[in-house]
Amino acid sequence: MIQEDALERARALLIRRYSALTPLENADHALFTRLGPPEPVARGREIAIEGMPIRSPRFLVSGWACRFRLLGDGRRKIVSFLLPGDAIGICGRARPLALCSAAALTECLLLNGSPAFDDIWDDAQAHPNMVEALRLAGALDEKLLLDHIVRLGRQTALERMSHLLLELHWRLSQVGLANDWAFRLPLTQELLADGTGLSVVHVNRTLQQLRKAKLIDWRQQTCIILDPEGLRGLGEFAPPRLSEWV
Amino acid sequence: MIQEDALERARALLIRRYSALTPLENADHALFTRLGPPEPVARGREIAIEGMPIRSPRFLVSGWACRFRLLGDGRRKIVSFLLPGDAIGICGRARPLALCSAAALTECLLLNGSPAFDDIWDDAQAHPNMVEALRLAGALDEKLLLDHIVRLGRQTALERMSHLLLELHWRLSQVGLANDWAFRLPLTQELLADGTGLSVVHVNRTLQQLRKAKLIDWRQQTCIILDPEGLRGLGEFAPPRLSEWV
DNA sequence: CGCGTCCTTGACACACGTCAAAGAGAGTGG
DNA sequence: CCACTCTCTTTGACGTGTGTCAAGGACGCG
Repeated sequence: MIQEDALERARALLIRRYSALTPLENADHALFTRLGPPEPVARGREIAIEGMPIRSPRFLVSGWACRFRLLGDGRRKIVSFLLPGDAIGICGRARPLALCSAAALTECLLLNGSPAFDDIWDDAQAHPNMVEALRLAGALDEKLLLDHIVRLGRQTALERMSHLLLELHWRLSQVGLANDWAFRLPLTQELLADGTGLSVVHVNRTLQQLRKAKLIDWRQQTCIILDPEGLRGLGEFAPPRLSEWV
Repeated sequence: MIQEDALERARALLIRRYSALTPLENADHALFTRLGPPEPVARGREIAIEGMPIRSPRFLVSGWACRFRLLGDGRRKIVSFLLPGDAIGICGRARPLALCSAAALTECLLLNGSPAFDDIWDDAQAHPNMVEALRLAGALDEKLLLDHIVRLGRQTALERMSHLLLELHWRLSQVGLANDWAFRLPLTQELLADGTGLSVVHVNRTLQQLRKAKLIDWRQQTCIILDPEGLRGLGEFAPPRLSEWV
C-alpha cells in the first residue's frame, strides 16, 4: 500500500535525522513506529496559530513549511523554515501557546508524535539517547535562530541569500534530500523575501547576481550550488559542530 | 556585611523573577539560598565564548550583559541583552558548546547556579514549580528571539528602537528595575546599534526623532517612556501573556 | 589642562524598496 | 490545440532609508 510505503520512508527519515544528532538504539528506533496517523496538509494551510494552544507534538516528514509572524499592516516575517524531519511543538508535556504561526509552503505530511512522546516523558530513563537527541535538536534550532539574527542584522542581501542557501542545503543533506550540491527548493521569491527580510524585487536581483557569478544555478525549483567555497566566502555559514556538541 | 546584603537582594530578585513565571513554594525559594559564590565581572569582560564548552549554569543578578556574534570582518551583532534575573547556560545537565559569546556591558555580578541545579535535576519531582519556571523562562527567551527576528527583518529603524525600548522596559519592570516608565539604560549608542542592526549614526538620529516626538526622554543613562501608547503604536511590542502560558 | 569616550551634525553615497508593466509557464476549459 | 487566467519571475525607473565618512562638541577623568 502506498500509504504504508510513505510511512516507512518517513520513519527512515526521522531515524536518520535524529541519529545524526546522537547515536540511537533499537529502543529509540521503536519509538518511531509508534507515531500517530499521518496528517496531510495542503499548501498554504496553517499548521499552528500564534497565541493558540499547541495541539500536539508533530513531525514534519515531507514537504516544506515555515514559522512566521505578521505585523499589523500585513508585513510578514518568516522566522524559520521547517524541513522534513523537523519537529513542531515539542516542549515536554506542556502545551503552551504557540509563539508564532506556522503554515505549509508545499503539500506537507505530518505525523502525530504524541504516542512516542508519551513514552519518552513517562520514562525518560528508558530513552536517554532519544532525550539527548531531542535536546540537541532544540539546540540546533536555537543555533539557526541566532544565525538568522546575525544574517538580518549585519549581512547584506548577497550575504544573506548565500547564508540561507547554505543553511538549507546543509539541513536537507542531513536528511538525505540533497544530491551532492543540488537540492529541491520549492520556494517562491516572495517566500525567500520574507525569509531574508528583503523585498521580492531585490531577492530576484540578488539571485541573478549569484547566478551571474556562477555561484549557484536555480531553475524549476532546483537549486545547485556551483561554487560552495565562493558561497561560503560570502555567507560565512558554518554548519553546527554536531560531533562536538557532546 | 555589604557582600551579604548584595546576596540577599540578589536572591529576592531571582525569586521575584521566577515567581512571576509560575508560583513558587518554599522548597523552591530554598534553592536560591544554595547558589555558588558570587562572581563579579568587569565591564567588557567575556562571560562565555562561542564554540567553547559552557562552564556552569549562572544567574546574572546585577548589571547588564549581552550575547553576541562576530563576523569575519569585525561586524558585531548583539543577539540578546541579558538583564538581572536572566540565566546563562541552562541546558539540563549537559554542557554543550556555547552558541555565541557573551560579555558584560557594565559591571556585573553572577551567581553560580550549579548547586541549585544539581538539586533540581537530581530530583525534578521535588521541584515541579521550579522546573516549570525554568521551562517558561526558556520559552520567554525564545519569544524574545522571535521578536528580534521580526524587528530586524521587517521593521524600520524607528519601529525597531521603539520595540526594543518597550521590551527592555517590560523585562526590567518584571524584576523591579523600572520606576513606572523610567528605567536605567546603561547602553552606549554603539551597543544599541549592534542590538538593532543599525549604524551608530542612525541610532543617534532615531533616538532624536523619538525625543522630538515626545515619545521618550533619555539623559544620563536614564530612559523615560513619555508616551507608552505612542511608542507601542510604532513598535507593536506585545508583552508575553504569562498568565496564559499554562 | 589634556585626553578619551561618547554624542551630535552635515554632506554624500548607495543598497534596497517601491511602483508599474511586461514576460514566462503551468493549468484550465472550451 | 488554442485562448485565457493565474501565479511567478523579470526589468526599468525612480525614491528613500540607512550607511559612511569626517569633523566637531560635550563630558568625565586623571
